[in-house]
This record gives sequence, structure tokens and C-alpha cells, in this order.
Amino acid sequence: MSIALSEQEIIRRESLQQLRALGINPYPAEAFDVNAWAQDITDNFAIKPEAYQNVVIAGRIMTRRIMGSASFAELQDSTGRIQIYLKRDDICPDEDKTLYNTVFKKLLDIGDYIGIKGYVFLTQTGEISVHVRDLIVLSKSLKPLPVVKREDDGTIHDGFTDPELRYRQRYVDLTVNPAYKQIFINRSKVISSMRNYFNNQGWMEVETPILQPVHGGAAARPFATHHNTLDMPLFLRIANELYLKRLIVAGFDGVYEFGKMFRNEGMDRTHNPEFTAMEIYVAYKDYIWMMAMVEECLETVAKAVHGIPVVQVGSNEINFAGPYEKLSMYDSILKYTGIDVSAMDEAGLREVCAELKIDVNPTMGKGKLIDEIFSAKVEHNLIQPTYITDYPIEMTPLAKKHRTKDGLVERFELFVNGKEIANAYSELNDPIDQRERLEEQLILAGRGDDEAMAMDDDFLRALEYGMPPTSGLGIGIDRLVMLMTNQSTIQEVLFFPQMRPEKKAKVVTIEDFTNIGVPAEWVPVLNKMGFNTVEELKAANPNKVFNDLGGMRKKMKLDITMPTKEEVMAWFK
RNA sequence: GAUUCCGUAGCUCAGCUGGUAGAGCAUAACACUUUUAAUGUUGGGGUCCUGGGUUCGAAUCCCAGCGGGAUCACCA
Repeated sequence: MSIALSEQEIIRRESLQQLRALGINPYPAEAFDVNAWAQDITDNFAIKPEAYQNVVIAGRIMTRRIMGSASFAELQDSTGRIQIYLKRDDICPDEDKTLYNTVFKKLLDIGDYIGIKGYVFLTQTGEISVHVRDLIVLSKSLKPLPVVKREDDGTIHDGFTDPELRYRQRYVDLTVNPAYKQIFINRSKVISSMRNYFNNQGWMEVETPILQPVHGGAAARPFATHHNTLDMPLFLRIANELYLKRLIVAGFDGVYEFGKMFRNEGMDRTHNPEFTAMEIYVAYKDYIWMMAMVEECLETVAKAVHGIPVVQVGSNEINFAGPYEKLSMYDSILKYTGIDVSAMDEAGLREVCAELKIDVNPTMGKGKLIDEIFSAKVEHNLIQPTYITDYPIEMTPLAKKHRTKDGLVERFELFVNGKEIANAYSELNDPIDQRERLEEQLILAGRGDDEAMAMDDDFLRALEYGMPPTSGLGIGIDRLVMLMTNQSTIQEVLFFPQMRPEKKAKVVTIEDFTNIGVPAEWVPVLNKMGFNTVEELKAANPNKVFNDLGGMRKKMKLDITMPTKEEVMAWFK
């Protein structure tokens, strides 16, 4: 990126100046109140045409078809596009035809915001259009939008599809590819319907700290930061679980939070460094109760988005109406491999892994080995919503020990379309057991496991005061939205997914060059030659620069005085 | 992290075994009163990602780097 503007950007800036010269403010301050929208007009004009005889609409010009003293354009507002029809003598009834001939035809461009007043009619080819009586410039666009052309049959030409540009410039993406807006509208529906469901049960939405002195509640590497006044390290939360449990200790029956979590780990199509989780904790409940609640909640969400509980995801039709299949971890492995691992010791599990050709390493314990078998052989089979229950205790330090089965905890994960989307426990509320389990994590950390959970003494203190039996649930909202909107990458359901930093052009002023003696009119020429900084220029061969300047002068047909060789040599002093 | 493909005009993309850089749209000018991927005529617009190498000559071949996509692995 150089500091030079493209030809089209220069032309638009000139148009901007000409608008001002005509006394037209390209960025007026006054409100422009509309009384109609594109979607509304196209849906309802045929039913009651009399209601659309004085419409005021606003939006961006997206296409223009100029035919002498009449023109068609398409205006895009937040609801869609509608064609507008302009006739010179209608918008310029007097002698002065400037508004049409100059402003509309010359000075306005694709992407500009305009407001119009007029009446709706049907063209000869039967397209609902707005016949313009008044036109006002609302905002001039200085960068050309990519022009995506659509045929009536929906064929798209010159699509704006490069994922990098789409994600970096989401504002352009959603302008020229408005169909993607529906994903975000549905995302909003997922969250609001879930929130409504919880509120209707009487549970309370809360906010807990994002900046935490101890990062607890999950196994992940955190982002670290520092508070200056307190001169202390802080972490962006990797989970909010331990704070929500403190609120159960405090005496709330049900608390939930939608919030961003931050994990300093890899990025791919299912992981973004910051993501949205919903966690809810309800007192006096257990994980069996929670399963029924999740079924009811997700059915509500699916209906809010699609009207029915069945959602098309890829080639699968997922039915979110409960009850869901329930399988214990061991039974699921039995079902999909025919092997009963429930009574096996570590050595036996290793044999099974070898038999199933699953890669393992010597550091893996019993719980990890079982998880490997599950991931390799079971997970991808779980298409319809399925609860996997009763996990080995080793990997779950915050869940209560199973009421009847030794070595297991009361936990379930919900799998849909082969992916985990929810995780729930009967929460561990025995403070002595909890302390021991966190101490085991400390040992893991000491052995170099940088994802082991940290000790949180204040959390343990809270438990020691007494937490009622509680069931807790976490749902990955981004992944749930991916399911509900049939998207295969997390980037598509985030407005602004994390990207590598853009290579940024050094901001250079003309003064930097004139300070070393370069005449101002030659600075753009140097930029054109690739010298965007004084340092780059000084690193070049002065003789070659002098020769090239002459070449550029000829090539660009510049009518400016050529500096002498001595003057050029002086730039390099 | 591995494999693989890609990087050319504002946008979407061609460009063969190496020989003066192309199209459509956008843009500029002219014409045109119901078009709709409007049309017709004429013009302008390029660091062929960056840096090396091979060559008389590189967008093209080789090496390295940067950026991106896809698949896989790791990780929640």
C-alpha cells in the first residue's frame, strides 16, 4: 500500500470538492427521516399501492443505468434493494438541470448514500420502482465498492469472495454480500431466545470479571496483562465458572452469563482467540436435571431461528427436539468399537489403542487414553444430539464424583453433528475434595502441563462457607450458532474474526521529502517509483534515480521542471 | 506444526514449451426517456506479493521469505 490514491479515489475526491462548490454538503448533519424500506415496498406495494404514493427512503446507490435524461439506479438499504427511476425534468423542473446532469450523472458514484422522496410505480417490465421527485446527498463514498453483479436467476458475477478481504473489511462484505447478514441476525436470535428462556425460568443474568488475578475454571493457556496502579499481573479470563459458583454461594438460585472468553492458543476454523460462552449455574439441581433443561432450551432456540426444531446442517438434518440419546462414555465406546473398556487398566487401554491404530504417547494416563479412543472412534458418529455421560475423574477437577460409579464424575457433554457443543456437571461442592483435586492439577503444572488449572484460594474459601448442590452448564455460543446457521467455520459467525496484522504502509508526508530538498511536485513521482520513505530513497543508487526520474517524466507525460543532476545528488547527502 | 494450492488493473480472473501485460465489470468522455449483468463508440489505469538466482531476455523456470485458502495434526 503506498500513500498514492488510485485514479478512482482521486476522481471521487474531486467530485466531493465539486459538490461543495455547488453548495451541496456531501456530509449533511440533519437527520433524514425515512418512512419506507426496500423490503416493505417490494412485499406490500401490490397489496395496497395507495400507501406508497409518498415514500421517503435512503440507502446506498449500488448500480446505475443512465440513459440520457432518464436513469435507473438501485438503492440498497438495511432491508434490501429497490430500483429507483430518475427523470431529468422531474427532479429538475426549472431551467437549472444541474442536479440531474451534474450531481446525479457525474458527481455521484456507486456506494454513495442518498435520500429520495417519490412514489412507487411499476415499470414497463414490471419491476416495482420508486419514481424520484427529490434527491439529497447523504454521504459521499470515497473508496469504490467491489461491484457484484446479480442476474435475475441469482447468478453472481465478479463475487467478492476472498475470505481475507471479507473478514478484514466486514463492512464491505456485508454491503456487497448482504445475504451474510442473515447469519448474524440468526446469531442474535440464538442469544436472545436463550436469554429469554433463562429469564422466564427466573434465573438472573450477571457479569463477572474478565480481568482475573487467577485464571481458573478451564484448562487453557491465558492472555496475560498487567495493571499499572496495582502493579499486579492480571489474566483475561479463560472461563467464568469459578465466579458464577461464588454467586451460588452468595445465595442466588440461578445465575447465567453470556461472555467473551480468551484463550491463547491456536486458531483454525473452529477456534478464535476470543469466543463467546454461555455458562449457567442452578442451585439444588444435578446433571440429570440439566439434560432435560438443555433439551428444552435448544429446542426453543432452534424454533426461534427456523420455526421448527429441525435444522439442516451440511447433509444432515438435526432434530433438536428432546429427549436426546444418552450414552455413558464407556457404553459409547462399546457401541462403536465393540470393546468394553470399563474395567480396563492403563495397560489394557494401551493394547486397545494399538489394536485400533490410535496414536498415543507414554505420558497419557487412563483418562486421556479413554478420551483418545472416544475422539477417534465415537465422536464423529454422534450426529443427532447425544449426551455422553460419566467421564473418568482424572480430567475433570471441578465435577462431583459419581453417586454410584467409582472413578467417574457426574458430567455430560452434548455432541451434535460430531462436535461437542455443551459441557455440564453436577458441580463439586465438597471443599476438601475440591482442594485435593486442584492440588493434583498443581502437580501436573509442576510437570510442565501449562494448561493445568491454577489454585484459587478465594474460590476454595467460598466453597468452605458452603455451596448448595448445584448443576452447571457451559455452551459454546459460536459453535451453536455455526450449527444453527449451517456454517462450517467460526470466522463466518464472528463479525470480526482475529486476523494477522495487516501490513501497514508507513505514513510518510510530503514534508519528509521536501526537507531533504526534493521539490514537492516530484514526491508523487518518487512514490510511483517505489520510494515511499526517505530511507528507501537514500538506499538507492543516485545515478539510477536521476536517470529514472527522466524516464518517469517522459512516461507520465509530466510537465514539470526536471531537477539538475547536482540537485538530485544533494538529496542523498 | 505438516502437506498442498494460490498471490497479475479498483473487483473477478486469463496469460501455453521464457520473447513489448490481457478480458469483463468498475472508472473517464460522448450518445440514448421504462432499463435491469442496460446498450453503442472512444480513452485512461499495472511494484505481475517481496528478495535473490538462471538467462541475451522472467508474470512465466529455480531458491528463500511474506500473505492467504484448503486438508490434516494439536488444542477447547
